[in-house]
Amino acid sequence: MFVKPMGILERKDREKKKMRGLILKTAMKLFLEEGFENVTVRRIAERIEYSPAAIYLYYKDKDEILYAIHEIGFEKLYKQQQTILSIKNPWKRLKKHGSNYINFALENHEYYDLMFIMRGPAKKIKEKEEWEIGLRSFEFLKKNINECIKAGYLSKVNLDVAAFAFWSLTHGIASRLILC
Amino acid sequence: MFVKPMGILERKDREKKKMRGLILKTAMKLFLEEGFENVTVRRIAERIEYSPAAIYLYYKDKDEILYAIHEIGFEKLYKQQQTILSIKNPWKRLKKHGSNYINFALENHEYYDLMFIMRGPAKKIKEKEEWEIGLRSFEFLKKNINECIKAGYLSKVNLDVAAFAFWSLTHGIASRLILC
DNA sequence: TTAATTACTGAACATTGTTTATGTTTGTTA
DNA sequence: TAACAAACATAAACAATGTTCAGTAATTAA
Repeated sequence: MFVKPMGILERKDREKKKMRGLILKTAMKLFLEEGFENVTVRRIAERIEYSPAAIYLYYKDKDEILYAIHEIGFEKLYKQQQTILSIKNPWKRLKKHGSNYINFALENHEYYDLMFIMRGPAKKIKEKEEWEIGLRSFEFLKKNINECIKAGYLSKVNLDVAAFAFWSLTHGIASRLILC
Repeated sequence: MFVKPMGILERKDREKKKMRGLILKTAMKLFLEEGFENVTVRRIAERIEYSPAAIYLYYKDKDEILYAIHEIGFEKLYKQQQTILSIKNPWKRLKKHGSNYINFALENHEYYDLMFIMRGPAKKIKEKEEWEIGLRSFEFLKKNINECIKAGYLSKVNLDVAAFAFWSLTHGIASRLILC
């Protein structure tokens, strides 16, 4: 019996990932430029110089590409939020947290739509039960708010309620800024 | 030369309006049940027992039906908001204003999506420059907030900023409640 | 009754997402 | 090497979509 040479399997794996990455990158670019609904699988395929059918060998359907982008969006948001850790004053940090969030929404507003506003992906997320990535950002916010409470900047408020209201406010501002 | 008998023209006009109403009502019902994107022109036509092409004699395209619903949604919201006028205390009234808004969003959340969350119609609105109906509700909010300020419930805040923040907060809460 | 206007439709068009039957390249085994 | 298997990729087709248009039926006018 033969042992399969690892090099080949690894290369295949690499190539598969590369292909998925290529599709994703191309789809992202198109989605950001023209919005999810206005991009066809055919156009993505054309860009990467493959047949439309090839896409379906790497992603189950069009929605799954969107879902992958969704994950990337949350990753971006989380990374951007981490930058405020250098601010020592909890209150200043929380304010920066909010303005950062709004800036993120404005600068990546197509991402933002995909993440929070459009209903389409929301369905997908519930099915998949993979909201952890989104929740991570919310936990980070709660941590920041908690430190504001401990430092006496917010008096006698329930942590969850405060976090919910804070996110709602920033999200509301962002949505209104995007839509108007 | 003959003068056209008015009765016939009036009847025709009535019938035209009736037909538009029938299409709208049917489309609304379907949109509310299944979402704009999942309803086809063919299904609307089928429901009213006309050919798909007939729809296009009364509405330019599918989006225009959505736009008409959009207007109705704002009308509903505005009417519902008016009910708080009976509350004399400005602060209580403002709080009711907010909870009403959230209730409206939850109870008519498909409407609400069409009005604020989905991007599709937003494009349409900008083209048409008919945001007046939406703005009317915002003006009403500003009036309420202004009276809170005058009555000393809100100290030293800019009216527009306060109104903006208030709507953002309620909108944010509503959006999050709908999406989660 | 005939002509003109209006209301409507059937059939078709161009696109969409997706699947399937088929070929083609690459890897494995003898 | 030759023969077989697996992976990869595609062309072609499918079903469904929004929309249009030539033509038909119904209504109104002369």
